[in-house]
Amino acid sequence: MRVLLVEDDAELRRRLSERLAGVGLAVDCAANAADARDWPDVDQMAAVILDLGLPDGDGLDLLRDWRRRGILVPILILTARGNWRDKVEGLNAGADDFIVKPVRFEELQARLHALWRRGAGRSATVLTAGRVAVDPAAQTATLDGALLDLSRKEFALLHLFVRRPGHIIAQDEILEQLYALDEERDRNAVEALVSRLRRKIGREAIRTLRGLGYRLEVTP
Amino acid sequence: MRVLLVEDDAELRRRLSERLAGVGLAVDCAANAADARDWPDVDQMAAVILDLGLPDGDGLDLLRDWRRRGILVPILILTARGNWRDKVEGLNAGADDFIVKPVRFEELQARLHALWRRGAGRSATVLTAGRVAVDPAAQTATLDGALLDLSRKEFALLHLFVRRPGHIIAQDEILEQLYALDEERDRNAVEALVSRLRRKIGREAIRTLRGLGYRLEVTP
DNA sequence: GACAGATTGTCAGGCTGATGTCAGCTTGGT
DNA sequence: ACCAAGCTGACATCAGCCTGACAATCTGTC
Repeated sequence: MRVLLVEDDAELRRRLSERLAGVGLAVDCAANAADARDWPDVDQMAAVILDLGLPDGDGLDLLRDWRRRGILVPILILTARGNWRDKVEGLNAGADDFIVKPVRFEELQARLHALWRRGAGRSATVLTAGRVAVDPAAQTATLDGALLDLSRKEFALLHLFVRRPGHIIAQDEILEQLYALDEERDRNAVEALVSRLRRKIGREAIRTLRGLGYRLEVTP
Repeated sequence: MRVLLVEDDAELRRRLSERLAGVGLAVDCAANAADARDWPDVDQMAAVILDLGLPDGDGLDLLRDWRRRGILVPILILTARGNWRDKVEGLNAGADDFIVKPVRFEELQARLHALWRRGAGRSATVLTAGRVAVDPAAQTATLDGALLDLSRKEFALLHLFVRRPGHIIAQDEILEQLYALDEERDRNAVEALVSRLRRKIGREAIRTLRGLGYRLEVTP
């Protein structure tokens, strides 16, 4: 689960990225529109959080540019309080949702989850697969209804699996989704993480497909 | 527990906000309808106290505007004595209760508590979770039935926990709920507060989830 | 208004759990 | 049998958290 945060205010950028990371997301940051414009793999992101009040080149231009290039990534815009015009133009330019500054993190998180639910065409807040259920909003997961005691990274990994139960997920994909660009990590980190998660949800729950990746088993 | 106070009279605003803060509420203040209209997260407030006698743009308009936008926050209006018309129109426009100036603080407090009891759809005045019980109206809390000796901030924190027992509450959320916007506080203040509360209700009652927040345990 | 006591933020230092890394082992495929 | 890929126990590191001590502030009382 990676998001790109485009925000010029260093302090806000720091705070938001820390909290987003805190709920298990991998966060890439861009400090201005120019940097963001040619960001690699924007369309691979789970979402983009875009501040419209950027100094250089309007955030709106960036937004329009992306959409013109066919980039369909969910975009959530930030606007200053009372900037109704920005909001309306932003939504017209192809933003998916907006949020008013000052940002309450819980609201941001809720709107991100709403975007993903919408995007994934799911209506349920709680994702389930086999014996496992994940509640992204409450940051909890259960096995056969019993609360699991997972660390942040373990939760993020399980969340990733549950979003595509039964699908093969490559190690490299896990690396990309769980770590930001500036964190260089070994594949072995993923193996260790999988190992720890297996210890908690059962060895058989996650099947290894040599050379391909992992798969969350849906049939107990 | 945050409230928004919309009041143009600086003296009354000061006095009320101080007393509200005095009973452990975080108070945000707006001096006129324009400021209040686009207040961020009005709907996250526990209540709004709205003076109908505002100079710019009528308070009634503000009220109607909010309700039209689907903002369901409990609103308590202040009116000058004898302004029956205001009262009636206010309640018709979607206010939840009114109070006549000059304001007796005890009455204000009582009406706020009544609003919350109603709003929460709870019939009980007392909220309980595990061995802990909190009575917001009486500003008291008990552990296994024995009265706890809590300071205001400790009480406010416990109240916050008890309203969502078993849920994870982030440090930042505690910061937002216990302190008004203009009070910059360190996360360590929260840690210290949690530490003090734990000393009184038991170390195990509040579980730490590293990187996520705290959780009030419901099972002893 | 001055004092005592309580409250609460701040600081510093210590503790702990989460997580990456390593090394040696196991497994599966050819 | 061999080798590459994956697994996992052990360990190190460090961010996040705890808490005692202190200081500043608030509260109530005389």
